[in-house]
Amino acid sequence: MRKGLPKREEGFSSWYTQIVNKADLADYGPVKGTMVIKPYGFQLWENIKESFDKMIKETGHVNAYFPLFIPKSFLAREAEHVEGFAKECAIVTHTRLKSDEKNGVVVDPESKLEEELIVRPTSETIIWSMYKKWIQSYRDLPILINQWANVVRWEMRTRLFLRTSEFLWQEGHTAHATKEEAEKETLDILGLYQKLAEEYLAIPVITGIKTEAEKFAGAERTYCIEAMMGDKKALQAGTSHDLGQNFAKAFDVKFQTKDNREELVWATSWGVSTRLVGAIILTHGDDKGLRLPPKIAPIQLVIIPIYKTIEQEQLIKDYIQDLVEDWKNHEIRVHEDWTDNTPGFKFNNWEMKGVPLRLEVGPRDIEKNNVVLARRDSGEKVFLSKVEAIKKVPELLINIQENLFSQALQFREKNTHVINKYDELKTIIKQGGFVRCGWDGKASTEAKIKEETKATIRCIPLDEKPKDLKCIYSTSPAKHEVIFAKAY
RNA sequence: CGGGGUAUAGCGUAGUCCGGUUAACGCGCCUGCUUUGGGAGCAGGAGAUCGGGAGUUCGAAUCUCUCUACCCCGACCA
Repeated sequence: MRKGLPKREEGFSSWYTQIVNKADLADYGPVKGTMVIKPYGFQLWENIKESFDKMIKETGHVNAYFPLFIPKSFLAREAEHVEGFAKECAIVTHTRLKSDEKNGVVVDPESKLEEELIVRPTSETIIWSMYKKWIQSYRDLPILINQWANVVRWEMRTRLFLRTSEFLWQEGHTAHATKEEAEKETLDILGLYQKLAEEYLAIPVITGIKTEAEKFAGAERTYCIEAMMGDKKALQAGTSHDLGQNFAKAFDVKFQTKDNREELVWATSWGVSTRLVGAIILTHGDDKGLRLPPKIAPIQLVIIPIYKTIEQEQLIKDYIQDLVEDWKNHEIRVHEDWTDNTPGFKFNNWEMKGVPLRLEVGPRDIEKNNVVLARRDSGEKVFLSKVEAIKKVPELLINIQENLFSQALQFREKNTHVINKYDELKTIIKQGGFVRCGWDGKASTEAKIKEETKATIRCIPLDEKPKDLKCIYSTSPAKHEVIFAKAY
């Protein structure tokens, strides 16, 4: 029996939307493209956030907060940057409303701003305007600042978590004395993103570099982590940019070197967003709903008591008390479901919400001094004693974390094809999957393939081996080995 | 911005073409009893100025005009 949720093959898109809804992750906001992140979904985000926050602090970064509003003129300082974001900015033009007999409330025309404000789509410009004030000497470098914030990008088509008009993210903005140091920072962060995705979210990623056409507006080089979703499409899960001296030039940020020379500062910026929540759903979800990696699951173990009478209810409460206490002492996130829904309802409900482990306890188990433990990833159910259960739960959580990762990795490997014929590329892209092949490095080739197949170069993987390869389109010697796929 | 569509209870819909009593159904919600090891059953109940405004008419969810919002397809995108 399955209620509501369509199977993934029946319609991946509506499957996704319904999981978000039925697992209580988020709801649509009243303004087009906006999203309310509900408590369960927000806890998930908070767990991701805490994991990554710890990583960046351990590597010497600090958090700060910069304003939401950016003077319009700031955005224009860096030519490529404004080009990239101009079409998706929310603009503040007035500061007051006034009541109006006909229309209720209207904008007060007298409150028009001298200079309009942009609601940040990203914070490079405002941050570099501040860095100009803060940097004079090589002694002021490096600056390793991160901020957790919301940004607004007025997208045409939105999808919960994957693309919303407003989203939450972290954006790191660092300033360095040398090109080498900035490049190292960019790659170090890419490493952290890979670690976050693979070790915490159980999502295997390909690390690589974006082509000219796909790179961040204003960057010299954009590195990224790319993941394969359950429908074999690619999702960009995080980006780390080497900004060169572009923003230093735009905001005139110079420093004096040890030997008294004046030089422009080198910059990086990097971000991951609430899109990661979407990536988790799309990577691990199945026909029963969400499957959450234990490390970031808001609830790791849910207890379903099964009883008919008040006496039995009390009996179960007493029976599981020491178990729960023990797990809580070991920092396992346990939830007991004492609502008056039927057990069957609860099983389905918590499976929808992706809780990694479920414990069932009823009179039958108490009689035999047992409990029933069921894992969400495999559906496997085991009967064990209380003592065994105490030991087994932490082990299983580790096991589930690993299993989700290896399942996703296997899926990606199975659907990644190393080929050298353009016809094959067309077929594979149509069916879904990653194509790994040679590319002559020409933007025109990239554009042609995109036009003909809708596939884009997701990245040039860091472990590319372009030697002896030929371009899949032009058959001339390949400049790079690349990953082609359809993207979200 | 181009093309198409929708608006009726918390959600999903029927009714609109061809105007006519108290606006119907499913889910959800509330109350009670019986249930509870894979989405419980029965009984009772609450909940809608039919997106806003104007018009036609004895009479409008239904016809006309107008405004607004949202959805789908395209171009654009973390």
